[in-house]
Amino acid sequence: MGGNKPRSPLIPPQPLAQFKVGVDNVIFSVDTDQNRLLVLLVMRDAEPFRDRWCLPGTLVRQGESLESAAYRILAEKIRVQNLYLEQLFTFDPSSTEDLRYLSVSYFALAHLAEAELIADGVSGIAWYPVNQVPSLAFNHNQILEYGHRRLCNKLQYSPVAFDVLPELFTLGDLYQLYTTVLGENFSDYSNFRSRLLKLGFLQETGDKTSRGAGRPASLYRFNAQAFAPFKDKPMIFI
Amino acid sequence: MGGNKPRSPLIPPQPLAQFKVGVDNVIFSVDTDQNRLLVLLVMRDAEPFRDRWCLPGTLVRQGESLESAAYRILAEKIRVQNLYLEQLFTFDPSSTEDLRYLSVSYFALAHLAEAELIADGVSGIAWYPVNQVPSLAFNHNQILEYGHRRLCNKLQYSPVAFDVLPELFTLGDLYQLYTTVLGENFSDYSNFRSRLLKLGFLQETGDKTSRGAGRPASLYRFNAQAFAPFKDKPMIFI
DNA sequence: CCAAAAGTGTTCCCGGTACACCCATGG
DNA sequence: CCATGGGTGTACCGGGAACACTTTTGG
Repeated sequence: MGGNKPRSPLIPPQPLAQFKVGVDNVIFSVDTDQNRLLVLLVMRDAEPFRDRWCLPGTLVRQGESLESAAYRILAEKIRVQNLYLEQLFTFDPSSTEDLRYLSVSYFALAHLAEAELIADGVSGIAWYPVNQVPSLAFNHNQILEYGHRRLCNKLQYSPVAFDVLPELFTLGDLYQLYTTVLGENFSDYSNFRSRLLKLGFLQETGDKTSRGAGRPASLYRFNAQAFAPFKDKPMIFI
Repeated sequence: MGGNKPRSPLIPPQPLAQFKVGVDNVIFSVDTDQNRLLVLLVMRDAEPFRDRWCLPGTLVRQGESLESAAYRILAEKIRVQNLYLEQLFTFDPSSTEDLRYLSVSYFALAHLAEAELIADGVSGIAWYPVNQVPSLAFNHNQILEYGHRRLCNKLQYSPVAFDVLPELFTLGDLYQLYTTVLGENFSDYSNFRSRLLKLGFLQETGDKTSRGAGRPASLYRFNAQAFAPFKDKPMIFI
């Protein structure tokens, strides 16, 4: 009483929470044939939520970074060459129990044609059209929804598309990727075309490709150097 | 040999990492007098990094959500009425040790005039102009940088400003907030003005305020209903 | 009456939109 | 020669940028 009150004790008065951390991936892909946006789902083979679909996820192991864990689970499910991966959000589902789980979600975009599914024979794995996904385990519908919004935004102001297209691509390929994700009428093809070409970071290779009927299309290559000035600037493809 | 290989064991073969989780806040504020963007820093009074400035942070306690922890540390440092808070990013600084820490960062924007600093008498606490911050503890310079970018973007396509302005404000107040954060020449005042008014979600109250010399300014109120149609659409104030 | 701040209006120009139209290929 | 997809050009329109100008206060 009247003395100095103890301050900044070394041990905090409240017990700290212990966490296990999970990583959940929202992996998108584009079905260019049927013009659909797909998301990779796996079937749970353990409780809770046994036999429900969910996003591919894993718990983070000792000596493994969050991002490594994201890549690990990804590599267990599909083989891809081209990929874009970024952290989405950290969810905090259960805040009452003693041992808590945190879910750090990642968002990825993969090129379907080059993504080979790895069936492990036990649990199911499948590409689902995003507008037909069933009710998922945990809060995975929420995570998916979140990832979908992010994808739509990213496409408009950042060059993610080129991380997922093959080295050489036609403007038609690019346009189709955009329409499948953003909807049919996001822009006229010819306008999309001229806008992008004017920006000047698409390098014409001179080669052409012929796919069935129709005039052969020029093959382009993304030029990262030429894109550099646009980095972090508010740029809109739309 | 030749038998089925064991699959999906209930206990994963690799030991899982155990985490403690910290929350670090990047709290911005606008000094309208001197036209500076400020960030809240506190002085560390424990190892490591004793006597270095850092972002206000805390470890998450049992029974406390991530967001609660963010609000708690915030409430320990300042008293605010108006505030905007959102999750920034989850950093994974040390991936080698046995007991690992995760840092979930939050980003906040507070109204300076209404934000009263709480000096606890022990450690320092201060608003620093963002372009004059010293070298901080941990990776906090990186987090700050990240938060700063987010702030600049958010201002341009979302109505965060109104979460941080008082109920009634003048267009000058709003303009000043934007110029301080985005730089002096982000837009002409009169253009900023007409663009915003045309959008229609600023309600003129009819009242006016007179601050020193000059013509009195009309007081406006943000109308959330009228803003609703712009939600999630690519809107640009610039 | 002058400085300072709020508010209005006008002009110019770039860039997006909506088309119509030409080109090259397979069948 | 026609369907199919690639590629080019043009005319219109809205909105942003820059800037001049008016209005209302305090000193």
